[in-house]
Amino acid sequence: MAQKVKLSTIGESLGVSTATVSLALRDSPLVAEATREKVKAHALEMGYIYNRRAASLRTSKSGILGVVVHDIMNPFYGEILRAIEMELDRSRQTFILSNHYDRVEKQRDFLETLMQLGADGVIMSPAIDTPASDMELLQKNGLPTVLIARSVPEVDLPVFRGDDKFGISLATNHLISLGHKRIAMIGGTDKTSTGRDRYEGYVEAMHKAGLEVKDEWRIVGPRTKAAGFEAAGQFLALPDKPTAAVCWNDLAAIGLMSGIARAGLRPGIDISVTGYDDLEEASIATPALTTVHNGQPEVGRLAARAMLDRIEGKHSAHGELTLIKPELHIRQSTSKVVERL
Amino acid sequence: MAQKVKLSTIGESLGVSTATVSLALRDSPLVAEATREKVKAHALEMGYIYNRRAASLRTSKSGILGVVVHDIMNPFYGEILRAIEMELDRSRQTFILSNHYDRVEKQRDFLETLMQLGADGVIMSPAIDTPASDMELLQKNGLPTVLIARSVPEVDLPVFRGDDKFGISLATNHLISLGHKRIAMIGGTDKTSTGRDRYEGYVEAMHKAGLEVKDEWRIVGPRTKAAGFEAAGQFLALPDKPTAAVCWNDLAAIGLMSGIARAGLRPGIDISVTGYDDLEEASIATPALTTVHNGQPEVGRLAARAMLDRIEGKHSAHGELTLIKPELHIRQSTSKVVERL
DNA sequence: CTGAAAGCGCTTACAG
DNA sequence: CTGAAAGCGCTTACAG
Repeated sequence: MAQKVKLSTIGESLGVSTATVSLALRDSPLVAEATREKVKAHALEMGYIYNRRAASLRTSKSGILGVVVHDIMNPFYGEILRAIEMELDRSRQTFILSNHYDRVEKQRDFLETLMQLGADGVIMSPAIDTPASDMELLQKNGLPTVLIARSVPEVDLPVFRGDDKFGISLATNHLISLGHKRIAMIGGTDKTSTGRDRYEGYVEAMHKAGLEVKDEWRIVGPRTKAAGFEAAGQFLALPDKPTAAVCWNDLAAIGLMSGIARAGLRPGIDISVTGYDDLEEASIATPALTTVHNGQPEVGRLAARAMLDRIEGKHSAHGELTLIKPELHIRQSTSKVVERL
Repeated sequence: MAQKVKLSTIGESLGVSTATVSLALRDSPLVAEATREKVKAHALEMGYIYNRRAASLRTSKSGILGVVVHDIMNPFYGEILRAIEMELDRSRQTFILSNHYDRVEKQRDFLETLMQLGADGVIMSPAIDTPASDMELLQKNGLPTVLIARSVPEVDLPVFRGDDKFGISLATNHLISLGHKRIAMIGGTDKTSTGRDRYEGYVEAMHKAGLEVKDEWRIVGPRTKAAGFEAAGQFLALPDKPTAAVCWNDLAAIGLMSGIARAGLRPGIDISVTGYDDLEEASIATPALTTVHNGQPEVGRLAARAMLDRIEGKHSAHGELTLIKPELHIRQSTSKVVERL
């Protein structure tokens, strides 16, 4: 590769100062129009590449935004990321991504990297058991932070997520209205706010309807298709044979339906199943999945918007919680109760 | 936030030079052990954050690696990314990700950003119609490049991908051996090397077996579940009623099966379907999908390894093509031919 | 409207 | 083993 072209290279060959070149390239009105155009044409011709590191060192703005989630391969996060990407596309921010796989150390490593790169902010779905001190470190180092999907107890930061308790009650009540009385809850964990809130909402809805909730009817854990698939055996062997399953998310629900079908029963007919999230593939599954719209596009868009506003100094919002209103989408995976023999 | 802690802050409070602090923090043997430990303890205590931009400006190594694919929400790329991430985890490289959605301009923007950030390299699955000049620009600016999944015509760079032509012949021959004679090909496009190679391989296998291939039996396009799902109607209405479908990838195959099931036929029994890629969810689908292992983990691992080697100056490999050997995984979505009425 | 100079926070020869 | 100094490529007051 040839000698690197920099501002001074352009300046010298044009007989102007680097300051002028710098201003011209950034469309400063301080520079005469004729000069500006001459500089720009020359920069293009010489194959000039702007050195962001140098600029960033000087201005302490990096144009980098961090995004951390549990796992980008999970379509729930994928759909949020897509919305973030779209919103950011209009700005000049580059976003850099990381999975934490719910390992606090991996998350910490990435946050440290962001600080080293002088990131302008971070949008994150915090790992399970994230200590408040990790979040405080970000504040101390001036890294604006916005939370998505999950809250961190005792931490005062803007959060964008769905109203889990209300959302799961929609699914549970729908099954109750179809005559189901023995309803199991599959998936999730008490270690996240979503896990706790959704279980609580399910229990409350059952009790309000005067229905019994058995501890054994809760299968803790599944969050993926594979895990939902594997849970089918356990579900079908549950005491008192529940006729329906409220799943913690769509992936577990789709996996569970597949497992039920393998066992020779018909999901949506013999066993009713609800999901949560309304992933794009929920409507494509067979049977199409009855599920709760959890607002991934809104969460991503609003979180990105809030971050951009903060970077642009529009306001320094503190700790408000924005709940997206869930909606029930009824499809073919739920139907009137059929007693199992 | 308090005054920023930098090397000189530590140096001053300890009565040593910034050079010594710098060396000590990087474990240079030039620094006395006692000094090193004193410096490190102090840095930790003062909450020192290493400024990578400054270091990178000086050394022209950024520790940043770019990864560009069509769409990270596609599990095919997700599985490759996971492997890249694992391989990179052991190094100190940060990777930054972008989708190009097969839009050459979006890809170009991101490559420009990488050059601005002084990235150490880029691993990419090039967008459709990527001009050779875009790739040459990278070389001119000293950005090492490794290609995955797709080749770019006329461009001499290392490529890691599956042997598409051979792989699709495994699927096609498997169906032929089950007695299928009218086999359709669903999905893919002539605009990518994978689309061309797989269609060619399918045609060749059919001809070798003395079977006819009709133009109408090719449904160009589907690459996602949604598209595969929608293609089911078209497939079922095809002239001469094919009894089997070779799909361009697993997503299209899974979608197609779902669409076939909705239409009241039984995929795997009434219609045989093969996929391509062997995604993690292929084995979970019902019926479990017969498909071709396309080596995503190997592709990711090898590409990342090649990139790291190049960064570390181990060798400057040029333009060799590494083909991963495909393997047929037979499951429940294929069975002996049943004539359709 | 343009230029000379300082400085962002590191690392790397070089000298001792 | 340690320090003083230069320089990476920008941007930003400041002066004219």
